[in-house]
Amino acid sequence: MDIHHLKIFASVYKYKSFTRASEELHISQPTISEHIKNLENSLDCRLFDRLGRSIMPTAEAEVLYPKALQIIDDLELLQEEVTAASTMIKGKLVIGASTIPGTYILPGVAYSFKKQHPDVAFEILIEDSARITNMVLQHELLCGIVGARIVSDKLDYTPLIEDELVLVATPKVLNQKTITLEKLTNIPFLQRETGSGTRQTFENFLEKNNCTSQNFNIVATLGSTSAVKQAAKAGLGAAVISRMAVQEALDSRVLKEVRINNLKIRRNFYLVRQKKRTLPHQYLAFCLHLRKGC
Amino acid sequence: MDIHHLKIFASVYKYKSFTRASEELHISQPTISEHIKNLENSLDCRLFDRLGRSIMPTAEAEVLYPKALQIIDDLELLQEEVTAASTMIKGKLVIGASTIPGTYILPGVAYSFKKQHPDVAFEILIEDSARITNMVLQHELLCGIVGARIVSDKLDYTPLIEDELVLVATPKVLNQKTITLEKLTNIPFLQRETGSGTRQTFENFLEKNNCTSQNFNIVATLGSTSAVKQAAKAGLGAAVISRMAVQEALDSRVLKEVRINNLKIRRNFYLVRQKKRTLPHQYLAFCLHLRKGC
DNA sequence: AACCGTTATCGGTATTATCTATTTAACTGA
DNA sequence: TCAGTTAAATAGATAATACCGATAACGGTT
Repeated sequence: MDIHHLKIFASVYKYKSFTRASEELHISQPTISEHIKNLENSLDCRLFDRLGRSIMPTAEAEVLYPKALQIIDDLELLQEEVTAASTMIKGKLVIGASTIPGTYILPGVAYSFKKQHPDVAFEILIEDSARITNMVLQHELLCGIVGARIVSDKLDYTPLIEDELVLVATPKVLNQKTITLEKLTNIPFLQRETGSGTRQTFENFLEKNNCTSQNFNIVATLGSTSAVKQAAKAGLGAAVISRMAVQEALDSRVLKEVRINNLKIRRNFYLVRQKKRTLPHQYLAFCLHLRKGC
Repeated sequence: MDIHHLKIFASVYKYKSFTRASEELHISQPTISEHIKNLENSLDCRLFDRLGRSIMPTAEAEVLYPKALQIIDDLELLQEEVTAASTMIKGKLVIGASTIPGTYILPGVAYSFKKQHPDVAFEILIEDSARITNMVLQHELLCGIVGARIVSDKLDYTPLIEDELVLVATPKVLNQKTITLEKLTNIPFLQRETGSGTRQTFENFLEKNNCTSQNFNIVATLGSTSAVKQAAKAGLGAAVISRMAVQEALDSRVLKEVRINNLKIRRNFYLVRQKKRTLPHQYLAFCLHLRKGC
């Protein structure tokens, strides 16, 4: 017994006629006869008494009819709800982000998105780039915003916004406008943990300039951007930090920016997701919003 | 989209595997693939992301799954409820009956039936045999109990119990043990209306004895057995009435029985129903009970 | 690079849904 | 009572599709 049988039955019941039903459903009358016969066999009871020119529903048909209608309705509702799920922008949005985008980009973008689509609820998870990327790979997150790419043919990266890393320090630690890389290795230096996108970017920069962090005078390795910033403010050493994160400290002259070899350290933030996973509709909409809004 | 698709989808979702589902459903894996593809096309969305060795349900699948289970369940319930309708003895029992069976037979039989099957509710409609039979023909009643048969190839009659019609009168009207038909025609006579089974039976009796009610001295035609009985008691005339209806009056000597030509007027009560209508199960059970109990 | 486990695709077969034409049955009206 | 009408059942044929086995393609593992 499937839905098709029930639809045919319902139509026959409604019109009390095989022929009328066949007209409504655009199916030939013998086909209707056949289906009703099959339904009767599968339910092991007669559904209509054939009286010759007319038919009459049996007690079983009376029981079946309302329930059949209900199921037919439910099935239509089901289709609509699935369609709704793939067209409406609502539901949970769990976004992973590394420190800088999670702190200085996402809140604003999430706010403006929620203003347009009030039925979404954000959950923003902040971890370093490596951890976020790993969670995406493990299907623990559907997408993330990170400051470093790892090589993986499973992942799809979309560039979102450019950021600049700047060398900062208190005047006591470094009181000059520029510095060469060679000289920098002698300065007490603060760095992030290995998984950090900021660190990754800086190390790429060093490599490009034939250098490595092993030459540096590392006074501390710290687990977050703000920890590094606080340490730098305290005069513990110099550090390379996203401009976004230190703009305030630069404005208030607590920290000073020092150019390295007169170069800029640029990096991109990326939206990262698995190539093969289809994103729920609210995620797609948010990703679009992100690309426009950054 | 039909139930089969939903069942396959539910199994795939449950195992997160096309192959496991194919094993559970005893269908080949390519068939599963095909059905999921069809379902995806008909819903116009992807339901599982094929990640290579494994699959992951999409947001749409998450929406679909619980609702699909619900509908599958509902459909099974539906089957059970239809089966229940054709096996359980419960519900309304609308029985038509002519005066004598409706008054002297049905109440007792209905009572004993309801004791065995408390979930039935009787509705007993009393009209004369002709009207009851007509209502059966018009599908206004599913069955009736009547004292006269009409010729119709649509109707099915089952004999239930034998009854006897007796000529009764007050001693003032008729003070003798027997009477001949010829003499009876001179006696003031009370009769029922045309549709009455009692009258039909009596006229058949007259015809068999080469007589007709037109020869009779009809003082009144009355619309019910009890009206005729009351009129007879009042001494308005003689009447032919079911023995069941006048037993009390005979016992109390209010009325006296007079034999006609030393003959007995017998008749049967019949269960009447349309040959082509299938009776609901409680009706079938009651009809069986009737035949046993009479 | 070779090997597994999983899904997709292909080509063919079996089933069944559907059609038209016709028959059967019951009611209608002359 | 009998032709005419209407509706459902049946028969015979065809088209759609459900299903299968074999195998390719793909990702992950060794």
